[in-house]
Amino acid sequence: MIDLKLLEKKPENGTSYYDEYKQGLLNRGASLETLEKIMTLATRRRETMSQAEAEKARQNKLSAEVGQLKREGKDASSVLTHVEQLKHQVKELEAIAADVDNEVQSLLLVIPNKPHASVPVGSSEKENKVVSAVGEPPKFSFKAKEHFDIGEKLGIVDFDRAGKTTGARFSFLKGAAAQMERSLIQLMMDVHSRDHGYTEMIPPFIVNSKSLIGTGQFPKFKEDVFGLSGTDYYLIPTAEVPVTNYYYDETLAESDLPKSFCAYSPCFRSEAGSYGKDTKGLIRQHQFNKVELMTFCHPTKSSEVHEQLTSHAERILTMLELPYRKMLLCTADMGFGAAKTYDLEVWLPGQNAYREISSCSNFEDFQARRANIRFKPADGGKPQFVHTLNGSGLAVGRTLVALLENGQREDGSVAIPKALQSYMGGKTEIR
RNA sequence: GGAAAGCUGGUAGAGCGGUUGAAUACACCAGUCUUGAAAACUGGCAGCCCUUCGCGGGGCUCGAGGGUUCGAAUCCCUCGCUUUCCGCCA
Repeated sequence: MIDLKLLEKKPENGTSYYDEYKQGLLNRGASLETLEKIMTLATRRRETMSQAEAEKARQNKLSAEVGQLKREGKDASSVLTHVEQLKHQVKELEAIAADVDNEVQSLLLVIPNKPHASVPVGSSEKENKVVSAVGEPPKFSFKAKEHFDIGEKLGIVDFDRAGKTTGARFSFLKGAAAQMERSLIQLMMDVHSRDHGYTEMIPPFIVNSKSLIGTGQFPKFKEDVFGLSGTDYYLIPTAEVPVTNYYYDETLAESDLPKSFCAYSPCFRSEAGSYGKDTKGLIRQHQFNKVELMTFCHPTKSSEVHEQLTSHAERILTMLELPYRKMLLCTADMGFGAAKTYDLEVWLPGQNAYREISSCSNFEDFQARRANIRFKPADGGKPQFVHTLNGSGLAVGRTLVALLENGQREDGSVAIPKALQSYMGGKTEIR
């Protein structure tokens, strides 16, 4: 959420937060309509609030007088009739003020975060910047297959039967694929908790709507998540939701920061609006596993933490000997709540392309303001919003895809990278 | 699923429908004292919002939302959560 106070702040030396934010919206390719509506309503909000509060103050004063008179055993009836009239007037004014305020608040929930100054301005994903490329795409003496061909031939992934039990975009992993998926989760959780200092977490896989508002999925992207009918429960689209909302409505001590968690969870996405995209294989499923990295930190530290967190995700790719590149997303390609995002894209020989396997974002105070997560400065100042960051470390299903495609051999078998072998009972290949 | 009890500031814990945004204790911060620390003493200590250049003034918040009342932490309703008991279950 954007700070309404900042938006309304008068320009200083010719520039204002409002102007910067407006430019940010334009850079994202977003419309200014909602912002303009907010600004108009904000003025009305202040007017109606002041008026209602002034009348309420009069009422409170008179009510106190009634109490005083009654205690003294005096007659309060004249004050009483007066305040009785006021009561209805106050009620009306308060209702109007509340309406306007609610409208402003709900509009504030649907405008995106302001891009960080270091984010390249662009109009499509084509303008994302390659920050670095690590590892060499493997050369094959045969035509590289896609993971679903490899997996089905080995009998370790089954989409058809998942179609029977459930529907499209679901799958069974069997045998070595199931074992590899499980081993990957284990490896990622081990590395992040042991080497990178994250506290392991297994969150609830179901959350309420409040949490989804907190992290920014709601109200705007409601159709992207699965809800449980007749309840206020939703399947999590990412562990980011429960983990970020872990500190919902809390004020931490400055000395508590940073707080870092690595969380394993399955993720559920309706994939509304992605008809026809990646319809085959494991790339885009309604359910997938992910290990998520999440940090709550001091506002002055978030840029630094963002770099670290991204490097932690990269570490898994290098351990697994997977070629990848690190992209800095341009303004047009960033998610709703992000101020800055790095995507890690893994090389998929079967697709002859780099595909996203991790997305690491700095949300600054956007989510913290929504979820009201603050810290009390050590110097005794007012509580401030923390900064939140998260990134996939990594998307497990897509990691399996990458391992199958990069490790494939002409005879249909698949090599297992060294780092994973001990997790798979010493297996060096799948055949 | 059924029954009962509860939900108050960082924590514990008071609170007759009328100066109670809230006693008290602990924690915390600052100061005095001390070579230093502890102890003792003194003072401070909720957040959000409106208004003001500032001092300040005002509104809201005692799980959430409604209601009764001139006035609600206190009475009523709905919901949520916690705890205990019963049932069921991994």
